[in-house]
Amino acid sequence: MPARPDGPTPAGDDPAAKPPDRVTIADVARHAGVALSTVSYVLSGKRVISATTRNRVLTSIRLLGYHPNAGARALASRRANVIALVLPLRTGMQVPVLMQFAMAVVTTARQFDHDVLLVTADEGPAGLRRIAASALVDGILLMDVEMRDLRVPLLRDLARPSVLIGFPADSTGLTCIDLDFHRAGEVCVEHLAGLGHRRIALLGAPAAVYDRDTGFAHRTRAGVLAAADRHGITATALPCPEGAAGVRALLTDLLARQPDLTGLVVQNEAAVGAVLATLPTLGRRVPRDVSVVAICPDQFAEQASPRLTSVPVPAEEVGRQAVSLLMRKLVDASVPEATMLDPHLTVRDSTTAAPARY
Amino acid sequence: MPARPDGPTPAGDDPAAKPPDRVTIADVARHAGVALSTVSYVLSGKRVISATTRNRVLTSIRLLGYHPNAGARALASRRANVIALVLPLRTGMQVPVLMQFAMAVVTTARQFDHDVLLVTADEGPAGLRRIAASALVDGILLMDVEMRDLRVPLLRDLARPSVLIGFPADSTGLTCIDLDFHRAGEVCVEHLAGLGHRRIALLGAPAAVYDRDTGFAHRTRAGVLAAADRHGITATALPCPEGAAGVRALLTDLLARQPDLTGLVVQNEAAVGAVLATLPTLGRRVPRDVSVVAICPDQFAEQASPRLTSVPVPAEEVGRQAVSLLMRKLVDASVPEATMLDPHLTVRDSTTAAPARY
DNA sequence: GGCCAGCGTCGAAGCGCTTCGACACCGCCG
DNA sequence: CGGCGGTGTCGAAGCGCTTCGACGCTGGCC
Repeated sequence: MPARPDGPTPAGDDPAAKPPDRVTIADVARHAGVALSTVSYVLSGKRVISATTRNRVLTSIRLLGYHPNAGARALASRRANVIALVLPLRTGMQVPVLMQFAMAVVTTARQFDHDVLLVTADEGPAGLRRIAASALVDGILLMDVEMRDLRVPLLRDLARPSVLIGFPADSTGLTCIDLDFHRAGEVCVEHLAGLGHRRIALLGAPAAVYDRDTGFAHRTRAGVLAAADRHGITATALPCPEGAAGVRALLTDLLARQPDLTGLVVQNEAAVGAVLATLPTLGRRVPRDVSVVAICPDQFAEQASPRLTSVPVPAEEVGRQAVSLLMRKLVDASVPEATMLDPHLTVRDSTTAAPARY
Repeated sequence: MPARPDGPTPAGDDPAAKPPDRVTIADVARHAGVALSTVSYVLSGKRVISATTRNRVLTSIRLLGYHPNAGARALASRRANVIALVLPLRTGMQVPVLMQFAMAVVTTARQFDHDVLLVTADEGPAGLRRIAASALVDGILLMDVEMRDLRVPLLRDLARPSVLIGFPADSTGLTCIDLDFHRAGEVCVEHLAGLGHRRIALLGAPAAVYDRDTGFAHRTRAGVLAAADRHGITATALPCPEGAAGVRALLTDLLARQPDLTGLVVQNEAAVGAVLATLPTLGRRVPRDVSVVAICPDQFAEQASPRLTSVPVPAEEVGRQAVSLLMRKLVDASVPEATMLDPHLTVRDSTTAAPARY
């Protein structure tokens, strides 16, 4: 055969010469001297292939640098091996946690041989419907779920498995996972109560978050108030602005009204730094005069000064488990409807025994 | 015909009854009474279809709730309509900016009818190769590019268009975009110099970032030093730790050594709050005694107290433009190799004229 | 020694879509 | 009044893969 590559059957025996993304399963089969389907079965393991044949095929795959075409695979197998991660578009909220979470999702998904499609909520329900109906993804992970979330009813009849991070008002028929924020609120209060504090306050998320009926904010508040009640101590729950100026105003007012306040639970990453910076300027040392417990990422708590006693939001753990749940649903396994992660309080330098009563 | 749906040709005239993700283009064609290919052309607009036919087809599509199957489309058209967004796995670095950026990318991509696959760097070059070779994505967006990035040479011969956020040491043959950090450094210094400051310092990224040879950190430093030189003022460039304690130590030491320091350029979101909080405790009011310019997101600058004069990193703009560049490359248009966005300094309350010399 | 049961492999039929060439039909010009 | 160039639609051939039924072969058993 002359060296003309444009004959009817070029026979392409020069792997390095052709574009690497044009190697098909047929090339591999030919190279290994087996049928096309045999290569497929080697790859999927859905039928037993003798070790000899398998090795021959695997060698050819490596030699040719074969990667299965995702589209073709999805079409034939009806599985895209992709899951959707739906993030809220809103900014300014717990961004580092979000990121940590997203990373955990991607990493875990890869362990299950899946990729992650990033979807923002701004397309709304229509976007979800599109993603699902087009078979772009096999399953859906929904973050930042609100109490009455527009997307939730849709999800119910979407015919694609999904897992929610956070709990909507009605979670029946859904799979949800989150930190147990009610318990988290309780844990914070119990810690403070145990240290002898009798009057505390919760500085929560910005008011807008409560107005939006975001579950975790309400649940934490409920937990704080319930535990305070149980322990017979006084607790005030307040939304908390994010800017340093807002925090200062809020604290000034709060301490003027309740001078014997000695404990603070802060659930607002963007404000906690300002809280720590402001308290001393109002004549309250942390932790000598006022103890502060934060619900925030560990990283944050470690870097603050003083280092914060905190209940971390286990973003990585939630991400991992959420993906695992979704994967189980993909293979049709039944999974629990609700998964609540137990909060764990880490004691650091921002809390101590309440000052002696006066 | 009796009401038995299990005949050989059920004729499926009951759209609400069948699973929504099983409507195919054939169903639409049948329902509209046209050929399958006509439906395709209506959807793609690649051939002229009469208004009458088009409307009939579009009506059927709406009625049946048809969504094209992504896998089949990708297979036949050799375009997945998905781009990869490769994020660094490292945490703790400029996380909010990253997020803002990612959001802009997703939103912009959607405007071009593309979706975004989230890829973390932890799979390394092999991951990139897999994504590209499997035709899962049409193009690649690479973030947080380092000076000598392992993934860059790979990208060069990957046969898929890509756009880098940030500049590697050698950017020939690639498409890169970023804020002009050199110029940003200059702009900060020029502002301070114009206010009469004669001795300033740059508190940069954490030392680890410099060690990693991250371009933007080095470029900013170079810009600061060059402009200082040009204006005949003294500038010290220091890496800056992220924790409040580290910042305090650094500032204490710095001010002890250079008591006549009156200007600070801070390029470290995680430290800037601590800087503002610490300076007053060291007897320096901001801006009366020390002026502070930050390179950080606007949102951040607005919330600080005092509000920060800053050069924002235009994450949204970078994201938008990066996607646009990639889209142009996808349709084979030629694009500039390097795009440098002009920095803009916003004057707020943290800078003022240098105190009278003594 | 002949038969049956696996085991391992193969061939072919789609999966749902795009796209190319073909081809009716229409009005117009010569 | 016949031929001609558009215009709008259709049919069919894949895209690369999975998967199902078929089938040859080897070995154990009666």
